[in-house]
Amino acid sequence: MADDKKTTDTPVDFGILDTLIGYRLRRAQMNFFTKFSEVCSDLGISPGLFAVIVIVEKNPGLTQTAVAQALGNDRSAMVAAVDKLEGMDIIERRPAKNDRRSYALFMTQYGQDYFKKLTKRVMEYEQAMASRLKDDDEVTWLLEKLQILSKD
Amino acid sequence: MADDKKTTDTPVDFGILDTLIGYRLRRAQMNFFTKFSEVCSDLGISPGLFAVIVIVEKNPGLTQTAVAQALGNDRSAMVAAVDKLEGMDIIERRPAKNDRRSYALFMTQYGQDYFKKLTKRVMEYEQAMASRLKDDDEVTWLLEKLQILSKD
DNA sequence: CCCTTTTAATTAGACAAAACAACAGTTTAG
DNA sequence: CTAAACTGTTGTTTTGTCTAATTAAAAGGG
Repeated sequence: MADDKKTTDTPVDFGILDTLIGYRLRRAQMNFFTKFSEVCSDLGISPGLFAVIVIVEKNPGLTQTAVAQALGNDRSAMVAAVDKLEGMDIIERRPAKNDRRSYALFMTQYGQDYFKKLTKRVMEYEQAMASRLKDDDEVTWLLEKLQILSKD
Repeated sequence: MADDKKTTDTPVDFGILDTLIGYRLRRAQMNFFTKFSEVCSDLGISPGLFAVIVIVEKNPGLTQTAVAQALGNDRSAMVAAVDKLEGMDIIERRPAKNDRRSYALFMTQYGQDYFKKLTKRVMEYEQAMASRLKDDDEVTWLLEKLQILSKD
């Protein structure tokens, strides 16, 4: 009887929690965050920074607030992010040509290689998680539903 | 004049980001968090606190670390949470009968009513989000997939 | 029964992420 | 030209998470 203490000692009733999309979303995202950190900790990249890199790589010359708007976070938060990425020589700020207030963001040459290596890691980890679902149809279905739930 | 260029000025290519479960999960969860805050801001309850309340209500007499373990967060984080909920007279600490180190958590009478009102709000908001999906089958499917992705 | 090891709750600390207001320089609109 | 709006920035605050250390108490072995 004193055999099972902590391992099987979880007859906890989650009640309404297991039927709430918000809660299940939170748990899943927590898991993804920790796994992402494990995969990319040595590269010093967080999920948020990775998103910035992808946007800049796909949309060269974008301004800081444009990136912030695309990613749905405050423009003040972009300062530290771009500072760090510029310090890592991944992206660079160039003065915008027709607006002296803003910078245009571009990938450096080193950033291109870095992006390739980073993407490779992220895709491997993404595949590992996606393989938990039955097939690609389920993955695209899930992505579609998540997008619907992301809208304001 | 409400939307001049910001709305139309978003031909941003999200590239690989839109195919990543982790990113879509993050965006969806961000949306749920802000909506939850809007709904429950006046009640002073965050998603994390709500989860604690549900667990305690469904499992009276549970210890703090048991709740923490169930919700997947650290024991030390429970102190402030229980302090706040006890200060709001929602739950209360009672000395555990066979272990003088730990407390057993219970709902107060006021907490019961509070829980009902809170659950009503959360369920309304949950229904509003769930109604974006086709039917209940899609909701349960989504919940199932999210649970799979939450496992370690 | 003593002694060592665990465990529960707590505190304090560092830490990152996010929200928000304010501000200077700049652009734009009336 | 003047007022309003915008960009990047700084500072502040909040929030959440993690770590280590502390105190009290339980558990187990000899």
